[in-house]
Amino acid sequence: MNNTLSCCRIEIDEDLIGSAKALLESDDNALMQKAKLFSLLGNDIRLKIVRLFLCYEKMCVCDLADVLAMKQSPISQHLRKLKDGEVLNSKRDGMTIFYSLQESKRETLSKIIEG
Amino acid sequence: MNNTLSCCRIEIDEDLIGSAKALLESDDNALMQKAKLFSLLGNDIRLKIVRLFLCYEKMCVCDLADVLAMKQSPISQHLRKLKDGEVLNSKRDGMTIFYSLQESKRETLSKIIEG
DNA sequence: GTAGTATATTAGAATAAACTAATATACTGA
DNA sequence: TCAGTATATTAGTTTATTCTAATATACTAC
Repeated sequence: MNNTLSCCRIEIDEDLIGSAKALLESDDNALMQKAKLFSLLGNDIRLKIVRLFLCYEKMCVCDLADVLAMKQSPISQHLRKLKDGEVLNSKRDGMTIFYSLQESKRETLSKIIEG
Repeated sequence: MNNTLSCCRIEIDEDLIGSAKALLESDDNALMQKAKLFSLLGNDIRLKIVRLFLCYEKMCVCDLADVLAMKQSPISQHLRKLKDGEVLNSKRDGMTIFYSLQESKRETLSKIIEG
């Protein structure tokens, strides 16, 4: 008489439910981090940006605006998200701010995007 | 006097702009498909669901509702998206509808999620 | 200092996503 | 056929995302 279950199926595999819950809890943090990364890469523009950084060492907002044929503001906003998500780094060089991949993420990103 | 550029930087690497555009166009379809997949996996619940199917061959909506402690309706809606995105398959067995991974996607998904 | 340039940030509008609650569909078994 | 069960779908609300347009910041060069 387990009234926490969603349906009345006879052959409830309660072990399944239990072990599945355990599986998810065992690496919940890692999984949530991955979801965050996927949601960053789940946007066309951001995925293109990251794809570019796998090939080009550094680009500025202007470069990306030109390549993607978009205005500076939305590009800047996407770059901010990618920086917050620890995908990109930025470094000022005079008046230009160059973005680049966080090297520690290159392998993962390459495997995910190109692999 | 290229007035299509976003800024007046002197050392414009127009080759960069051109080759970067070409790079993105060369596999635009593939990239957009990946973005679609990432946006599916970018949701916590859906990522958990897919993670589960990497371990468990088949589960029904009820199983998932129990494991994830959610109502049947939102689970059903997520499953629909995963099916539309060709991540999952469904197969009716009597009154129960079992979902499972699309086997052709297993390797990719495993690499992306677990690897 | 001032003017000009590159970039970031903000507020606001439009759109999309994810849930709830209710209802519809499709099967089972008497 | 009818009652019951599992699942899907729909409409509606809330929240999040993405853009636009305007403005702010930070640097350069005079």
